[in-house]
Amino acid sequence: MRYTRGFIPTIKEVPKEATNTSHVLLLRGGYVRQVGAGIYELLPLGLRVLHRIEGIVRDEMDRAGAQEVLMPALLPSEYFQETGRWDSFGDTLIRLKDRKGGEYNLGPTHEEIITDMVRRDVKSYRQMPLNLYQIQMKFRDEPRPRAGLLRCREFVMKDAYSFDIDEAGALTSYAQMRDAYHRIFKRLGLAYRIVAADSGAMGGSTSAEFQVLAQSGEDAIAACTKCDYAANIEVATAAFKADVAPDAAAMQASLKIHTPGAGGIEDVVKFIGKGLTPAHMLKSLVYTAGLRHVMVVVRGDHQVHELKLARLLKVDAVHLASDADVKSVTGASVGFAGPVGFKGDVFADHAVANVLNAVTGANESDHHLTNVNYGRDFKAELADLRTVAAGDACPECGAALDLYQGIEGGHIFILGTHYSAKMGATFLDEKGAEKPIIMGCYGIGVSRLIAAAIEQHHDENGITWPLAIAPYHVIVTPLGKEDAIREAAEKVYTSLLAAGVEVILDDRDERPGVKFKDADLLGIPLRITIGQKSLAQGKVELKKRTEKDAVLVDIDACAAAVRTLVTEAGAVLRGGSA
RNA sequence: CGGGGCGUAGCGCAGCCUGGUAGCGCGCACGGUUCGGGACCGUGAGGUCGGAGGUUCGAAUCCUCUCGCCCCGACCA
Repeated sequence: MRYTRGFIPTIKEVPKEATNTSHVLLLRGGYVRQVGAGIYELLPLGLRVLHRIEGIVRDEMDRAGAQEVLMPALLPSEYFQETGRWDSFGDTLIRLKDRKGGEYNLGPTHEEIITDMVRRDVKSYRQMPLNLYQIQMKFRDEPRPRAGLLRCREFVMKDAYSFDIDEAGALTSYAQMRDAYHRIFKRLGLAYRIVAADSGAMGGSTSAEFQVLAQSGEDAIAACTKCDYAANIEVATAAFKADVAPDAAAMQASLKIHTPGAGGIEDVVKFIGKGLTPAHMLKSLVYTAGLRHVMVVVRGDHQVHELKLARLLKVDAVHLASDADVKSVTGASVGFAGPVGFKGDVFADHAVANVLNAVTGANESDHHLTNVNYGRDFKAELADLRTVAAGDACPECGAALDLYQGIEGGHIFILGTHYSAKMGATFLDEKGAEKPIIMGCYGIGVSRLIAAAIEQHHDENGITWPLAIAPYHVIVTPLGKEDAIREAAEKVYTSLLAAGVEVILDDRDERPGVKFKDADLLGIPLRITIGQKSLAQGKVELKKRTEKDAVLVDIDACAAAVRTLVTEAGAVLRGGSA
């Protein structure tokens, strides 16, 4: 394409609404424009990148035996009502009415529709396994859209749905999708980790997330520095010593001490001194879960993970009890609660059981107890209740865990019969028995990956696209208006087109600096610069976006050289197949 | 939903406190000089100051309401 014919409105100044890197560069590079909060339009370059990503996803989905379908975005309310999600989805569901007053919603995800599609025509075990996928817009009224393409109200998503006759078949489908996802993320050129995940409200069991590593990620993940263990912080656990309870002989007599005004862990450590560390204290918190209050005990240097607590208590959410409730339940003001003598349910993190002669609140204002030991002085239900921290021991191998930020790029999980049972999607097995179909669901946030890729691939001058998803592979930059330069540029451009690579010719009447700045901002992986000096020797400069220096190449050989680089990177050639 | 910030030319901003006929930089158009990392000089076009109502002789500026956008938090299949 010729730059002068293109619609690539780059901007020098940083748009004020953009705060994170990918958002800034997408706007500055003329890839996207904002239409409303969480609503964007893709300009030609942005759409090309989206198509590149979609192409890789389609290729791998098809290779894994899935077939593409297109589902409606406008859904009659009966579908979501059938599974109860018309209500449970809440305000996130975008609802509308037609002229006759009929109720509809825009699809935030399509389990109901695909299940309906399948239940109409799949009646026999012979018709499975089956895997259908879609790549299309999904709509969610996010409470807070943000960060450009990373969290939108309207976004392109790939969702695949598998249908199997039994658990084993579903696990096979799941494994195939997992393998396909590994190929996809590798081909996209992204650094990622597959992590254990919470299956959330989708009603699933086995599940994993594909997290694209990036500073700006919304998700925290814990990954082992030695083995393959990696998990979303929502489910990550640290190894604990279950059978190394403190030696009873080492336990000392418990004493009540006066600690006026020293409520928090740090206050007590400072007050008592004498080498006391937070790890030798027990933090006791009162939580409200539904109608009841419970006490949760973790080591002083640990944090309670409320989601884990909520799961343990089988409630949607828990929150810290009010000061008044704490007082009425423990008899002491906030900061002096403790498990010893507490009348009520006590839940403690595993690590609590290992602390010898701990210090904790006495359930009496301005007082603490010393030498408190689990088992001897109090009992509690032990569970994994804390947030994993960097340096904790890996539950698989014991090595140190490290914490990363990640952007959820994909999520795969087995749904089981959650939808099929509710919607009567059943089949007859070989014995003629009617059974619900076992389903799985596999999503990739396609438009989000455009931004995720930039979060990972950029420098101070702009984007540095991996070849596989760049809008163009190479940009030809002639310097000067002399006939010889112009003719050489045309010749190179034509030869690149003939070689099947995606090329953009910067034929603008601009000074070199402007062309270089724009080329860097756009992030085109390869640049061929045609200047007077090298051209006199029959050569042009070939430079990688990520490298500082260019190499001189014979003008007649540059197309082949570019083609080789593109092919080696696994990028798709014009009209070619992967 | 709670807290904070911002809406003035295509973009980034000043002007507002202390009312008096709207300005700067970039970009854009034209002319000239330049030409290997966002050139320079000159000329010019472009704004119902987010919207509605109010106060006033007079409102970008003061008051009320409203809409939109951004950030932090809650939330996030």
